[in-house]
Amino acid sequence: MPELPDVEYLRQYAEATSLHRTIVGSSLASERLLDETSAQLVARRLKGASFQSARRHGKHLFLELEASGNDPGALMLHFGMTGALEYEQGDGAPEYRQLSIEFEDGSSLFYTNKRMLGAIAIIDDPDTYVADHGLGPDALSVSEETLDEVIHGGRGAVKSTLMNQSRLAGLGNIYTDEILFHARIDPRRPCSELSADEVATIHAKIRHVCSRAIEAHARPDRMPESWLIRRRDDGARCPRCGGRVQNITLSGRSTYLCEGCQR
DNA sequence: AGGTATGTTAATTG
DNA sequence: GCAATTAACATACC
Repeated sequence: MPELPDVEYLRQYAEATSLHRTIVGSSLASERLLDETSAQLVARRLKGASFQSARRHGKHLFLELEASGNDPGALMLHFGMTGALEYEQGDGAPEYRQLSIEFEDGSSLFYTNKRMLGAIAIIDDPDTYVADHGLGPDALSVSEETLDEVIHGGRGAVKSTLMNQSRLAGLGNIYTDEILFHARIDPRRPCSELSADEVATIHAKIRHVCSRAIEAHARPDRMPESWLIRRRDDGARCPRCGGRVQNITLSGRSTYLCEGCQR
């Protein structure tokens, strides 16, 4: 699931369910997802605090803490390929939960993760975290000028550059394919040969695809039939030209495209 | 049984 | 030394 649209939806979900509630306790199923953070620190910083705001950069979610101290920091969550959030009013507890956060009124927020690829950390400041981890600008707020620098700074295939989190944060395998399909650009095209017009098109399609996907709550079944995400099957009909969707491997990732309409 | 999967990253290659 | 590609990671699912 979690690429930019998924994480943005999770951000909105956390914002709608979990802000300004006093945390009475938390529990961690294992320490394996912790990133430079001890289990004791998670418990200590969460207890008695509340989430003041939910921010996102690329695929990273930051739940900023509000506590009595001056520098409460934030809970950072990365969802890997199978992470999610679930808020429960009653005592239901979802499967695969890794972090459980209980609020004063008995409701809980659960971070779940089936495949244990992801990360949980207590950090001081999201901006510092983003800078220290070398993340590129967020794909949804990047300017066309900066995107031009990102693309023309890459040497390989345009898809690889768009997916490189240190160059541009937020796009993953599924949505990069979708964006390039909408832009009618072959994902294998070298960055160096893309024109300024093509960069402008990619910029517009990043915004279009991501915002529509967020509106669909990142659920493919709620996205238009005309989208590639609905046809990620080798040999499926291209919704635009009726040609065949094909599956290739690019930079080690499974890539779907239509050679009939992507150049 | 084996291949595949939205993630990152260490190791390897260019 | 840098950037790009590959292999490995952990687990569920078909």
